[in-house]
Amino acid sequence: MALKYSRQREAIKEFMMSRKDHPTADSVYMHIRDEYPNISLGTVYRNLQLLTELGELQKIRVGDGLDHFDADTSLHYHFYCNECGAVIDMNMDSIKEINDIASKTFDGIIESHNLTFSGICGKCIPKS
Amino acid sequence: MALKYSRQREAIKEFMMSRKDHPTADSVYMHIRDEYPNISLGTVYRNLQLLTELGELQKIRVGDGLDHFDADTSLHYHFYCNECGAVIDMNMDSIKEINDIASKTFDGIIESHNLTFSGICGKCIPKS
DNA sequence: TACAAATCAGTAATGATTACTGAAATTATA
DNA sequence: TATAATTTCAGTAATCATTACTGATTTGTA
Repeated sequence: MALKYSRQREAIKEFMMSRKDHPTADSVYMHIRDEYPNISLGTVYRNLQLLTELGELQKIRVGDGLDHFDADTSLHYHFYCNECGAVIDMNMDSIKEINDIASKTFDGIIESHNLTFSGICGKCIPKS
Repeated sequence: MALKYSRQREAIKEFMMSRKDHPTADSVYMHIRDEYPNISLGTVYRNLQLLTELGELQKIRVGDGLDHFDADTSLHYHFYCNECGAVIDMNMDSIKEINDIASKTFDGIIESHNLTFSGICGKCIPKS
């Protein structure tokens, strides 16, 4: 039942920590294959899921139907580019009090919130 | 190229307008079958998509991996119950200025934002 | 070193959604 | 009103992301 070390998991973790672009499972798979050509896509999915449960990663859903992952597990917001699909970190302060504000007009327990922006990113503006 | 009337689309539209629980395509399909036993799931998907493009519906993604639809196309927020999966409207005011606030620290064009809360809804608190 | 348990690679299965096809319904026109 | 043109439909097959399964390999421990 105990957690055992695995090179693959370690490689996935290191890759994720080196990234700020919130890769999907498939994107991780493509990159990890440089180092581990035989790694299986299932292994990537399983370890991303495991690392998320361990609190080392955060699963991010920005509305494109794909699961993105982020090694920065602090509360922060994201931007999704409708043009190129990039997921970018927002620098604005997170609004911690918003859960309390929302609670006042809601019958239930609010545990968390997710705020995602979308539009056109800086790189795509010239093209559009 | 012109849009033609269809009973099925009209039925889907009316069903959606009678609902406040943000049904998924499958849920719409199940209900519409009472009236149209032969309707196809593909027809439901196609018309939900079409009605969304026409601006009569709004597609909502609350992070459960399913597409929910809402006949209330105004800007408002939703709550997702981690216990029963219900998607519930929030009564709080929408923060229109938040796009401007976010724009100040972001290089790109922010067109919209999506704010979703999650936790345990009123009906599920007694059980938990 | 040897055993038990976790992890793996490879592959099959799942579930939501989309695409395809020939038939039926709707609209425009004669 | 009949006909032709075009959209929409039902039914089904295909796609895509993700998850589950299986027998072989790794890892931790005695």
